[in-house]
Amino acid sequence: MADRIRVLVVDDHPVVRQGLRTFLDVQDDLEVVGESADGTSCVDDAERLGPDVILLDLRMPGADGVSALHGLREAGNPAKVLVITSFTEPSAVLPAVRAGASGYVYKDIDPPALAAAIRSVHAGHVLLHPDVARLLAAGEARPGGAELTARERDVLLEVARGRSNREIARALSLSEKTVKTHVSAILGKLGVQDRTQAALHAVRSGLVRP
Amino acid sequence: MADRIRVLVVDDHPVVRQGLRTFLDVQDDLEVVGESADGTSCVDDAERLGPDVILLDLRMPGADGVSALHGLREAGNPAKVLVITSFTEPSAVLPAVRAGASGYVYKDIDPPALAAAIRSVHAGHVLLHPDVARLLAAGEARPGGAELTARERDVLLEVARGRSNREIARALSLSEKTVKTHVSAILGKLGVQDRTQAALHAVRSGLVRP
DNA sequence: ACGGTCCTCGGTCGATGGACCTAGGTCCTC
DNA sequence: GAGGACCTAGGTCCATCGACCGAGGACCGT
Repeated sequence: MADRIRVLVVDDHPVVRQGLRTFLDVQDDLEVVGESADGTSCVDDAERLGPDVILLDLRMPGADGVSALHGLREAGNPAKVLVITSFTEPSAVLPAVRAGASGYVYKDIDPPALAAAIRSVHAGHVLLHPDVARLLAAGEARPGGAELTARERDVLLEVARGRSNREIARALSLSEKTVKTHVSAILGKLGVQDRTQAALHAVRSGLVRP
Repeated sequence: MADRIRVLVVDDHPVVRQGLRTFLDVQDDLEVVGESADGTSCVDDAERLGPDVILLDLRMPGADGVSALHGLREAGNPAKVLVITSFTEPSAVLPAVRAGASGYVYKDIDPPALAAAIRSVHAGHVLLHPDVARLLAAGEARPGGAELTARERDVLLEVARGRSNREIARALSLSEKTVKTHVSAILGKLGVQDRTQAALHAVRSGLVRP
């Protein structure tokens, strides 16, 4: 039929792309029109192929999922984006939703549910995994939640690489004092006790690639 | 044909299982005889289906990949095991190889290479991704490398959950001094500078699930 | 011009972490 | 029974971390 839902699959693993394609191709009303392996090519492919729905993995080398979302938005692409990932942290969900994601599901979803999710998103709904919705609600409940500034993200990234404050200071050309200030702010915003927890949080949330 | 290589796919993600199955089914000499979602059912399925080669993801909920390897060995299962994972740490490779894995490849492998890897493993060869081989060689070069004791693994697991020495001491019913001794030993064996790096190492190596 | 946020840096101070050394007890192996 | 791991625990010592305080300058929108 002519009005099948056109889907673009974006994931850095060929295996996962093939799996998703196979799942979706057996659905009569879905059509996988392309695959992208990273965030940057995703934006180009979306422009070229004009998909209705983009299945987007958040964690990818090069440009990550959130960057891809921003890129799509800036390009004015009307495609709905359904984030499919294995990370559960609200700090990963919030930026994605804010960046314009229309849905957020986990990778352990079963095929029929995934197909249903794509249809829902295509219909204009915002679809969240129940756990994600709960996390989101919890995040909204505590105002000013996990919203890190750009500089704090820089520092957290270094923390999540196992760097000491001194090393971070050198790497970012800062005073060690400034680094400590940022780290303290990060700990407060993330609601964790120390840098180790912050680093783990960053990894869980997909901010850094393990 | 009757003598196709029988493959069992073990991964906790349906999407990945489907992707692998699709990749392999198009190969004339390969036959996917089953799928398992976790380590325990993997051992049962291997017993029941009698595969020639088992494609095993190291990181899974419940019983992880290494446990599954031990289980297969104890059950006397003759199947070759090809580990396919996204982790790159030598501390993840070494236990897997020691536990009887015949191969170790990354998930970003392309389909033909994966098929070739399965054939090699089935033929009795040990197949390692070049990077893995290098890591393995480097690990062997420094004797007594990253071989943690059982207790140290317990402690590292807690470290990788973001616990402080005091919390770990309470959790494991130990003195804080003892915990510090273990932590120091862990840092030395892993070749890292502090607990944050150790925690990240644990996550990368798949010892804990993010 | 004003308030707000962010980035920068400073000081102090207590808590924590980790290095290094020693040592008793257990269990296993030779 | 003599090693040799491993687990446990203590001591000392110093570096690092993180909390809490303040403060100046840049940039923003109103």
